[in-house]
Amino acid sequence: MTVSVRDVAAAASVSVGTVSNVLNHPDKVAPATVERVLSAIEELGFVRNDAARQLRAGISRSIGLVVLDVRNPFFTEVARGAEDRAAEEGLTVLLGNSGADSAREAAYLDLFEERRVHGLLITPLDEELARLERLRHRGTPVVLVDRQALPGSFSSVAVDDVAGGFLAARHLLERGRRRIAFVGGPLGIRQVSDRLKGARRAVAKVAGAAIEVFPTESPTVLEGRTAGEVLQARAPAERPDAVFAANDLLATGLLQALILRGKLRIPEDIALIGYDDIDFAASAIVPLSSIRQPAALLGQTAVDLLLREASGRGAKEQVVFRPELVERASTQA
Amino acid sequence: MTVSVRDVAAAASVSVGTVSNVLNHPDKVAPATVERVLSAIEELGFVRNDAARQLRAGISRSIGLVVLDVRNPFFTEVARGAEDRAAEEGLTVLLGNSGADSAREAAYLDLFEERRVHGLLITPLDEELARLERLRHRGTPVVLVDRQALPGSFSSVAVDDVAGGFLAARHLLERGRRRIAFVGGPLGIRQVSDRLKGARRAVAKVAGAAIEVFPTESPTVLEGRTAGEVLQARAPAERPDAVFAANDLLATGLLQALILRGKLRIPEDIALIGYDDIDFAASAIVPLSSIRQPAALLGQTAVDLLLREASGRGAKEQVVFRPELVERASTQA
DNA sequence: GCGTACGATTGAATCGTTTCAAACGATAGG
DNA sequence: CCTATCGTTTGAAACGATTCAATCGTACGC
Repeated sequence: MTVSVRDVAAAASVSVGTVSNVLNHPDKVAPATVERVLSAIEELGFVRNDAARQLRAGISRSIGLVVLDVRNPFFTEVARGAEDRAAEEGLTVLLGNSGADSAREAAYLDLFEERRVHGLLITPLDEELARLERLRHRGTPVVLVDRQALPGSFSSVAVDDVAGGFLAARHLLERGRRRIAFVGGPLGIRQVSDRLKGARRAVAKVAGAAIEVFPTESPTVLEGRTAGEVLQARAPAERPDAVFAANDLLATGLLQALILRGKLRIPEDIALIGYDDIDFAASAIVPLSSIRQPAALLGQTAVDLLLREASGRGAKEQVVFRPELVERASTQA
Repeated sequence: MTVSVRDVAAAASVSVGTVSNVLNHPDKVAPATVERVLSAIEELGFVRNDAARQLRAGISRSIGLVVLDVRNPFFTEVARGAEDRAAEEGLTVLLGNSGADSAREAAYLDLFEERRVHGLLITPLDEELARLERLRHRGTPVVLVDRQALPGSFSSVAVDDVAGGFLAARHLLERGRRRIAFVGGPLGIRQVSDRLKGARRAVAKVAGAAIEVFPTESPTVLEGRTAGEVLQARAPAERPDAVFAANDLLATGLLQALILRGKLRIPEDIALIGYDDIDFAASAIVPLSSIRQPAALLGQTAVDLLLREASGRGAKEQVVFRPELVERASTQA
């Protein structure tokens, strides 16, 4: 049914080797022959079989990327950055979404390894680090994304989440707030716990300041709204005067509940700061203060580290970017 | 270097055929043998080579999906719907982003065909329909997504964009608006031109109503902001009293420019309605009226049609969903 | 004790591409 | 006229999993 190099070779009266050379090293073939083979390809509608190619090559032309949540624009940006950089090298990115579920993460790791990916970029869950170690040991380069690796273990690209959490909380404190709510989860996710750790550090420096944690099941708009319902239902005296949301999706949900349901004024009644500075933060009901991370750059850099590791040159490296405070109306006095 | 079935066979003192059977038809192998092979696999760290598998099988376990813009949450939802449905069938979705560029679209089509995908889901550009026809002719099932196909040509899943445009414009007219601005582009994109067509139809039914078109280069937040700058800079007498944005990203950008730069009140000075009803629409600076489309369902249904076509059973079918008006503050009087 | 039937196992053939050592043919130099 | 050289072309081997017809061994019936 399908047309193979063999058919093309016959049609152009050359050997299969020549057809392959036309495809991969046209400079090694006489121009007239190239012409003849090309028109045979055109005529027969020949399409290279990538599986055979890969089998021969022993490795694919793609790299795997496993993220925690594709619905979060932050990860979409990371993916875009990675894709752009990979495309420059003629590589394809296979995108997997773990949804912070270790079974799904494991499934993607298996899939990608069977596909013999060039390498793996992953925002890992703690439970599966051993598996990653094994993977790397079997020869697949691994780069951790949005998560700092221990020196000597993996290469990684991350943004300092402790510093980001600190920035966010300090900003709220500088605005005179003292009763801070932290909304985020699951707390088992490193990004979340680090941001909380940073916030705690800032709060500890200020006398009379306190932080209360509102854990969520996932960092989504819906969970943010749920947390907001709880907050707005409290008596004013019991209510925090500022909220630090672990990401902008949560902050968006919080906004909805606090304003539309609770009829609270932001920032007068309660200040709010998010994390990631996604596109929508600037155009929320109340423009949202946030902590900006260089998402696309994270993706690009991850691919760079991966290629370096794959080529054998260059040792493992842990790159850490610094987050940045973006002030908007939701925290202005 | 890498471990093959041959190595496993040797380690377990069986033939390669038996190893393969353990992997694919364990019921055909004696339990004790299964056990032995499995522990050899474990011990050697054997990982199946998917390329070899595919080569033999002649087809991959994945389907290709090409969308216009991954940064648009609408398409993210479509992709999620498709992935969920595909996963149930043990299939993987390869995601490609054409960015409304026909060269990139063509590149993905080539890539996916070389990968011998099970089938292709695509939001096509007009220029490349002939190529799709050839692809289908060579044996790859194709389903158009978010675009209605001509009966007899392709299967397709779409939402009636003309109806959606009509709904949006009629809603603005019912709110008493008469000078409608349509912001969207490129106008060569079918979704955009259909929505405009529907809007024109609604406007034509109302005496004294007019529509003015503000074309954009792409349907992004940034372009929306640019269009908003133009609108807000106009003298009040020259300014439209309502805007219909071709999608919610544009609407988001418009909001930013109209409110933050133009100091205009929405909807008092100018009403605004978007399209897609993405998550953020409800939590925009002014909660955004929009036209809702069943995005995830679109993706699921597309996979269903694809599988049906691939199995040979069932003819080509054009499914059309109806869009739905969602009223929020941005158009309330 | 012999033949049969059945479950388990074998291993050569196959998928389609790429590689590379060898063969080929034409040209130039001695 | 022979040989060396250079640019082209050749075709068999290899990649690794799967398939399937053939073989093996055992248990059972007669």
